[in-house]
Amino acid sequence: MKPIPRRSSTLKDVAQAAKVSLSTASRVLSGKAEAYRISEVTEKAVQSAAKQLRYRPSRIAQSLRSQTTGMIGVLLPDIGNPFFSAIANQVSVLAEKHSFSVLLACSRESTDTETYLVQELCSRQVDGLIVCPVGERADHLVELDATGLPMVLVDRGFSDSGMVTVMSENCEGATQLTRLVLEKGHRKVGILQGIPGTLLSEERLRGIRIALHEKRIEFSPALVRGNQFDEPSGYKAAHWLLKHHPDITAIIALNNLSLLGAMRAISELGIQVPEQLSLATFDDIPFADFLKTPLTAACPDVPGLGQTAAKLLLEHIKTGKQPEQVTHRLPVQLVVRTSIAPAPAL
Amino acid sequence: MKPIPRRSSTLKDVAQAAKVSLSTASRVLSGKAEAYRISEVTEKAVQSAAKQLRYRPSRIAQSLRSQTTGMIGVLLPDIGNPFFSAIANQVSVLAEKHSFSVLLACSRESTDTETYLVQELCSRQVDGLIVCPVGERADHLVELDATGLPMVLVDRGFSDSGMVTVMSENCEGATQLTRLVLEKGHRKVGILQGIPGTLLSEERLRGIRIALHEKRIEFSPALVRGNQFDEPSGYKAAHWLLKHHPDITAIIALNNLSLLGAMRAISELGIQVPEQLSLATFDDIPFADFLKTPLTAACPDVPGLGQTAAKLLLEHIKTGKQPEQVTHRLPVQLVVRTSIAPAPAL
DNA sequence: TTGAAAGCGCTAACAG
DNA sequence: CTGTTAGCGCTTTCAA
Repeated sequence: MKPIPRRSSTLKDVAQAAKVSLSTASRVLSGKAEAYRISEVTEKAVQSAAKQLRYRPSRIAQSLRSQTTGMIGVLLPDIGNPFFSAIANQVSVLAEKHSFSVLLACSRESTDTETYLVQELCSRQVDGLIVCPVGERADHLVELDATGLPMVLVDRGFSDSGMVTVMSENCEGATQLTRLVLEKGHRKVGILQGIPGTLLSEERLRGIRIALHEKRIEFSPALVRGNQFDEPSGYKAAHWLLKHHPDITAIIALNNLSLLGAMRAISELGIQVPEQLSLATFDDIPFADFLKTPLTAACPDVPGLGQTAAKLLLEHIKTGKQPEQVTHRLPVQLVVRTSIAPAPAL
Repeated sequence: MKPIPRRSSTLKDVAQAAKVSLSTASRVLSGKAEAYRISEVTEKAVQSAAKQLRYRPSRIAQSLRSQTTGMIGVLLPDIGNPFFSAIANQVSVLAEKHSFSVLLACSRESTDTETYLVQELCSRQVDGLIVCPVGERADHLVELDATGLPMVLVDRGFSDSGMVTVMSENCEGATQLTRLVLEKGHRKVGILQGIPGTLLSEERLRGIRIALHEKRIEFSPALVRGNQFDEPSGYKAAHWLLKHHPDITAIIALNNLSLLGAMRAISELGIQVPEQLSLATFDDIPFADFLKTPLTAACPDVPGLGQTAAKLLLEHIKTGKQPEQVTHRLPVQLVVRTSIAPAPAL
């Protein structure tokens, strides 16, 4: 039994085995036998030689030749976060369905890493790019977009960048979520945000302001804490809020990881939810229904975000035309559970 | 303002701009100026031309030339599952650190898809492969392994396949977890498994048997239900168990999705955990501490699995030598919470 | 109906 | 110190 050769056979091998020229072999194996009216015998010969030799075309060579790789780049801040992995999942499945492969990269919420990885993906010549930008800087993406490379931003974006973007209806979602809180009589509510100044944060904050305004409650920037889309940020922010503003009766978290951090802080402080403190949040989590206090949440349509982004990108790649509509908004679903209780009398 | 050209400039462009030959440009830009003792002026000229033209080498061309792509394939059953996305995350971060990119693929728990995607990844010439096999068939992987392509299996594996595998100490973990249950007096416990016959399932089942044996309790195959690593499987299995064996006082879930399904079923039936039914499970979940009934669980070292797999693979790729140790076992951490209560008297 | 040859962008062996 | 050239595996004119 001879060892299976490491390198797969090439078109040349097949051509030789079938005693035809490279071009003929190529034509047969790329399904153009018909078009070139290749005789049935030669076709068969090539086919069987290919099977015999377990020939697989080298997509590298094909890519070099065709200047298209059949790969799309997916650049996300944190694949460990179920929110993003759900997006990656959708994109991956849809991509596969259209015979594209996914080149995955993780910016770890760092703009520098993001900038670097975008370069990397480009030099690998992805046919298109889906990115959820960290959010502090847009120039490297805008510039790339200007080159005409199909690209779509997902979940986070930039205002007036002109780039195709798929986002949730953050403002509306925040307004509705906040209304739920205010209707229960809460007047002083702490807010846990991610990276300040990002469009995502700004939109959600704006939504909150709208709801506050409806109730003639003044918006207090001092009650907005947090500087990252991660757990430590939420943890510290919650601790700070509960220490310096012990009279807040509710907390709204603007993302799932901030919430997780907050819950740790709250639990450490022995505060009861929702009796002593009401909680409302963005993003859903798998076991939400089974929490001690099931969370009332504004849930982005995560599969929708991934699918829409993938669909728009693949469309752009295939047609060569950027989608007409630049900003796509997906509704946020309000899931009412029990983490918001009437504000306790102080 | 002229439009930014779509296609990035090539080495040829740079060489022409710098008025040097292709090879000189190549040497400078691949950091071999020193080795070739290239004069400082030419070096500078090339550098500046490259910067001017925003030259990025085409990794496609480099790949074709060098027969190595700097990509590793990561083939997972379900990226949406936090367990796998955590693995993908670790691999991605470690890969990036070693200047490798990750080509991600999702088999969706289908052996056929898996087989197809393995081919796909190979024709893209990944330098190595990390796969968590669906588990029903090994031949396509064994065969590939035999070609010498660096490959490591993670979390799930095959017995005696000879392939490098990184797994949890499933048997020990299961034994310990089961002991916890039995010590509380439970005698009839239902088991929720994933795909039957897979090494992962078998090992965990074996661990359970060991613990049962210690207590002289007979193992009853009728109490083992479930046929997939997904939520519906757990849901149906739990329903079936609770209907046909209403006298079970505890359930052990062999994976996180089965557990989630079971919890839905249990909740629908209005059964109280842990008063009426104790629950123990494999895999941890992010909000585990905040569940109504925090779950006692045997937790695989997920980051460890990802990192070890990546480390072994990169090692193999760089040295060209398969790691000496074939099977790597990572300890499972028992996290005791409150979901196991004394068995109720019947 | 088939073949020869050019070339995608890059590197390295060889030659000065 | 620098340039010429061949070739990685493939597709596609162009020519027969």
